[in-house]
Amino acid sequence: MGIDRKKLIVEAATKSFSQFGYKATTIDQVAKIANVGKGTIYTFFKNKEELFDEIISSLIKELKVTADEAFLGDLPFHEKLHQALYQILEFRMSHQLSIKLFQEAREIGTPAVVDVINRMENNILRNIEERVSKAIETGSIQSCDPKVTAVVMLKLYIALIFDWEKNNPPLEKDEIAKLFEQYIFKGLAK
Amino acid sequence: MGIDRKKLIVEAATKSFSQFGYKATTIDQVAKIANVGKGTIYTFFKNKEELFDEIISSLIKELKVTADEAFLGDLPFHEKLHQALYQILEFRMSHQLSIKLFQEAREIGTPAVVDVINRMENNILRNIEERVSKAIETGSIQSCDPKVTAVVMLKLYIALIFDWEKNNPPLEKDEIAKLFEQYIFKGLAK
DNA sequence: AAATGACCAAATGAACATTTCAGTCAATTT
DNA sequence: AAATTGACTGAAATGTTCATTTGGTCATTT
Repeated sequence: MGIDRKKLIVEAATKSFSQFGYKATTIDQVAKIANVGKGTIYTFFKNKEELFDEIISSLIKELKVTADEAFLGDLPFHEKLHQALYQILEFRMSHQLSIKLFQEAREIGTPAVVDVINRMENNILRNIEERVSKAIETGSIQSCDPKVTAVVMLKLYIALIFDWEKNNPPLEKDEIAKLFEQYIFKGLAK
Repeated sequence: MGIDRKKLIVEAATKSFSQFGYKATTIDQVAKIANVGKGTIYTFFKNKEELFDEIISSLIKELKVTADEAFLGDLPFHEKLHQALYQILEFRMSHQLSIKLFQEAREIGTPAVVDVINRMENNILRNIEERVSKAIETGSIQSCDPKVTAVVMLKLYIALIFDWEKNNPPLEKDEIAKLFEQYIFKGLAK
């Protein structure tokens, strides 16, 4: 068999989206990087957005794998959850494509990119929600609404990492773990 | 004495900023509404931004009064805090000038408006931080970093009100109070 | 001394010209 | 005949020009 053109296209597009973002990536550009005629791209993908969506689906899968790894050991639930949330936000900060997309959503607001970021966030939330549900069932934590809890936990992490850093020196990973435990698990009440 | 022109100007500007936002408000417009010559405005304010800042200072004071009222009764600390945070976000959602400014910051990103919103948020944070500090001193809550705690609490409220509403039916005020207590004060640990 | 509005330079945006780009399809290659 | 290609197209983005608007000043009026 010949070369896998679809793979070449996806790789080229990933490279270009990572470097220039979604809007600034042209199909001609992708075709050139992939060493493929422009028309070939349209034999595999209906349009630019579908190509983008396929790449994002991979990204989401990768992200899920990363998060799931955090739940493998036999640490207490709150530590596993900390690990998972931290990895998710770490991913967002270190993965080139991720960085570029958040930047594009913030600075330009490209609709397709905003949509995709919401899709990612919803996936994360559903994942956390499921973990919380299981933890309630197994009695690891108190009963609570898993959906609300997932939103609260993710936003707490975003607050501790991104919002805090806007005006203050960043917190260390273990500081964040301690704060997470203190606020959400132990509580501030005496 | 004649009419208080400064007051007329401030009232006119407040009206116009509330209706059209900062950028879309012209000094000519303000002068006209205030029934005052344009030059008169510049005898009281160095420029458009200073006029804006003075109005925002009032807004911040008003907001502080609203928040402080929540701490008057003799409810438990977490209930007072809930009341204060809720009032602050309620204010943001019902006060016309506030609404318009958040909209302008989001949709246009006018620098002067973004600055002003940060100023408001910092004021809120400092206020909460102080209340938390006092609560620690008086032994109402466990020891914790008041600054981090203030950020966490405010962001938790924003999550429960604004972020939650993006994908779900809004939570009632007393539901929010219960969630706040459950997550931050009691904790999820068993 | 306080208030004013005509005036100016800079910013804005409407109108038009040009370029870019996503997507198509007839021709070419395998 | 199936897969691949790149020249082509209309629509949308971008660049350009220029008249209008606007923040701020200051000589004149009150």
